[in-house]
Amino acid sequence: MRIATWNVNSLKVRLPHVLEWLAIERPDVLCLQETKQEDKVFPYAELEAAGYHAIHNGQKTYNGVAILSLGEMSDVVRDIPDLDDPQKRVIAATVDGVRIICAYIPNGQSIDSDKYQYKLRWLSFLQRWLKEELARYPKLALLGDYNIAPDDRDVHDPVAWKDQVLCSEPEREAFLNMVGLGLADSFRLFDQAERSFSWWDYRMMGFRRNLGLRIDHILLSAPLAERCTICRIDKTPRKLERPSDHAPVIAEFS
DNA sequence: ATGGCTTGAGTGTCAAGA
Repeated sequence: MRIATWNVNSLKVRLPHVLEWLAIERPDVLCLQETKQEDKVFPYAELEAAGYHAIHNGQKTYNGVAILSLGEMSDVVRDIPDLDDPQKRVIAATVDGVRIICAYIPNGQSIDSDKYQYKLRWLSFLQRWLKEELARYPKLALLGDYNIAPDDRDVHDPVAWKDQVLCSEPEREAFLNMVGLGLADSFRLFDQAERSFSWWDYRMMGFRRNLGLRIDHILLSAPLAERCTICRIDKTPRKLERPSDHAPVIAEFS
């Protein structure tokens, strides 16, 4: 099974890239973040024509998450239960016996911002819910834009980013807490090129200069991690005209 | 230098992203 995650930064703008990428890669599951649209305008028909089932948890302008899959989805959950949050950041479903959770974790803006406090609180609710989901679904994958660079290896300039949002200790601790539930960072199960990133700033020629961060992740529960054969970042779509600032991340397990 | 792009909203120019 091949599963992937991609922050598309507006599905309206990026639908051609997504359809092209699906045609080439044919992943069993693709999780999308930042669709930035309401459910009523979500492109169900175009995705169905491409062979994909789709579920969406959207809102106007901001956020919005979706799961696309070749197989049927069941037990769909939208939003983190018990967290009163108008922002559409989570959708989950079961595909071929694997629990897929698609998350767009808050950015946090800066560590002295209210949004940073919201991010940490949001992460604590995610942690609690993940524990329950893992008990119910031993084969579980959490895919998405975490807005956390877990390690200095995941940062183009660790000195400049030290203690900044996306790299701060509380955020990295939240990431490690998820690992502590028995989830593995699939990317780090394998040897990877140095300076591997999943996001590059649109400004300052960030992509061409590889000034990036690795903030999009696929965490796998033990039964899936044991059978994981590859995890890679596909930089190809980042080179297209009008790209998303994020690249897709793909993991495969037997 | 708190900028630099990109998107959505909406027709001014700002909020938000990371």
